[in-house]
Amino acid sequence: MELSNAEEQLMQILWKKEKALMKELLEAYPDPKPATTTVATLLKRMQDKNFVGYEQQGRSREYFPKVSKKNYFSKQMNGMIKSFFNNSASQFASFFTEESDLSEKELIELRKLIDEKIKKK
Amino acid sequence: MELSNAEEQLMQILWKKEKALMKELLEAYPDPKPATTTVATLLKRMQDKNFVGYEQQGRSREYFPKVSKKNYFSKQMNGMIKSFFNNSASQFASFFTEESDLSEKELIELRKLIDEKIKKK
DNA sequence: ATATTATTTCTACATTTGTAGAGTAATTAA
DNA sequence: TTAATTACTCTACAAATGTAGAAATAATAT
Repeated sequence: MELSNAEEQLMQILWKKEKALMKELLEAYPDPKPATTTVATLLKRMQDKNFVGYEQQGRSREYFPKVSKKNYFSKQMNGMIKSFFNNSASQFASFFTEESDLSEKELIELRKLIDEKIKKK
Repeated sequence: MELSNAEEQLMQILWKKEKALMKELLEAYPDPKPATTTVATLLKRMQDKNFVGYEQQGRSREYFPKVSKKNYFSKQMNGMIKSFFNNSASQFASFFTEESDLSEKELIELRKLIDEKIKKK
């Protein structure tokens, strides 16, 4: 089961805060903020999809992500690499290197990382 | 306006074939193939969204993509980099380098590309 | 000429998504 | 203790999505 757009947006907030009460979630939304019930609905659906959990804190709940951002992101990326690059990560990497306009500094930084990676092998 | 999943799948077929008649689109689907009318509906919606065009060929139409795969993919990537990496392409690149398990050979290949990119600057 | 086949349009319908009001329960402020 | 506030559940509803039947049309095979 996947997250919808609105759900993913809320998830981003949750990932950033790590855990949060309804009140805090609402505050974190950019204007125009959604109605409380809208967020409540999203939270419930996300719980059904098993992306969110909570811990009762007195009268209200402290919500938290049950799926890490990193993990979620990786799955997304794999999906895209699969459909757009025939499942070839290196083909994707080439494309990205060509198309993204990284600055010289960033490129050098990146090369360093790759060098280290290579050394480890 | 975005493409839905089913639409995107069809788009992938169209990108691969560059242009195609209904018959060919259907053939290109993996089993279980959808009904002809299902594809027709998707095509119509995609035309409304301006992602697909066609040229009348006798009794039927030759459909073609009006948005390049490359362009579409870039937009997707930018969206993800924006929401997951605070709009920093280089941060994304680092993450990707770490997490993807490229082989040594692929890494070396990639480094070469980056070197060339740097040289150009 | 007629039955068959392919393509398209129209219509339909269940599910998912985005959004939120009404109502309820619990808590706090006056 | 009563009114206001907060968090939550239930219900609702429009729009988007996934899927496809029925009907119209045109081309083709017999």
